[in-house]
Amino acid sequence: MVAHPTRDRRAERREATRAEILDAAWELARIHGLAGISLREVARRIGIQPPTLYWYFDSKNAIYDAMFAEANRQLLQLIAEQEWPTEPREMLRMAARVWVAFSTEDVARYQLMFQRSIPDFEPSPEAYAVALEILQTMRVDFAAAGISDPAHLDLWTAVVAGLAAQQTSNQPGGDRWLRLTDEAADMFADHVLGTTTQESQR
Amino acid sequence: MVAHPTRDRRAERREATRAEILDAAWELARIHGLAGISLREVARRIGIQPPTLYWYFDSKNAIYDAMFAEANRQLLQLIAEQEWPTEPREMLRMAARVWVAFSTEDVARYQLMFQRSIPDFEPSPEAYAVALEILQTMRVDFAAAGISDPAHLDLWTAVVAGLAAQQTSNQPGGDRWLRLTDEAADMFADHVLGTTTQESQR
DNA sequence: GTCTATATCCAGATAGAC
DNA sequence: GTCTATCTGGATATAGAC
Repeated sequence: MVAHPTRDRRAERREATRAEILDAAWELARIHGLAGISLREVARRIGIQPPTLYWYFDSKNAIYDAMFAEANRQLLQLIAEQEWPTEPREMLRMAARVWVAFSTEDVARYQLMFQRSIPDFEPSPEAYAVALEILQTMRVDFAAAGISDPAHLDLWTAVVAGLAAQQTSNQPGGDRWLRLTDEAADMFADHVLGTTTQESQR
Repeated sequence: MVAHPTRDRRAERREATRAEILDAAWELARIHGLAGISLREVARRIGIQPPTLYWYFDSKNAIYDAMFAEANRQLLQLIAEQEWPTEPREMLRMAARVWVAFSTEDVARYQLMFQRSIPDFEPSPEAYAVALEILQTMRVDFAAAGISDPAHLDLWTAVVAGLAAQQTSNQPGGDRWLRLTDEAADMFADHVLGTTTQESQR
């Protein structure tokens, strides 16, 4: 029989190194673009030899996959920790602000999550499950605000995706589209809720 | 003295080969992604040896630059050949349809024009001039429709860019966002023109 | 104009010793 | 777990003959 301590120090150490690898990969993605991550340079940055990476990840795509899952978990948590207004228009404003801010604050992360930037990369089912959970959360929140038409949800994602896309590709680091977030949310609210919604709630 | 015929057959031949090179590059971009263009394979496809490409283009980025200019010229021409309605709401609907259709019909072209997908590529001033001409055309048309606030133009580009972005990255080849184009244009029209515009025009 | 030969450099991944 | 050594294949670009 082997001992079974409650804390597996070896597994903890392994997870810590995996996290180091991912951090280095994110850093390189921010510098050289998502496709510009080189395993040699990842290894160099954390002080190991390139082949050693393969003890922690099966392939380069496995690293992208872990990054994809991590990014989605970050967004899921960000959504969870907000205090969501119940008033529909306020909720939409906040949703737009949260999403656009998250998207623009790290272009590489945005590209990995929302653009299909790496040709041969497809997220694994486990990683994609987190993304689906985010969508599901959104569906519930929007239904509570009286928005349940799937086409309206698609229109919403287009509006916020457009703000983020324009901001990141035309003026990364600026706020030219960022500052239109509230106006865009209002425009959408007027369209799907009708302009009389606020009065009719009295 | 040398003869100066009105047709320079040598220059024509050269232009034809340049066009062949660009066509092959576009084809590869559609298959392997924009970054996946390999000069070896471009050469192989048109039946020359890789170094020969350098007689036609100075570098790989020069090829991207020519592609960028070509793509923008295509959009400029597409805009020019439409019969634009003078009624603002109809004009917006058509503008959205033209732009979104153009963006989604070739993902590689879309990435080259509107996403900064190739890290080290910056369009040359000459190539970028065509892109600016498109923007200028749009500004004039929108002003004629009574839309001159720069923030409203930015909001517009975000809306149409969002539709294209969602369509190309989530469902390339489909029409889930494509079919929301008219509704999105109307939503924008309601917002910037006011709902009374149609009546007040009588 | 097009070629061959080559320079230079980089990539991801594997084998197997320790 | 980490290493060295290596495989295999790719890339863009240049030199210089013809």
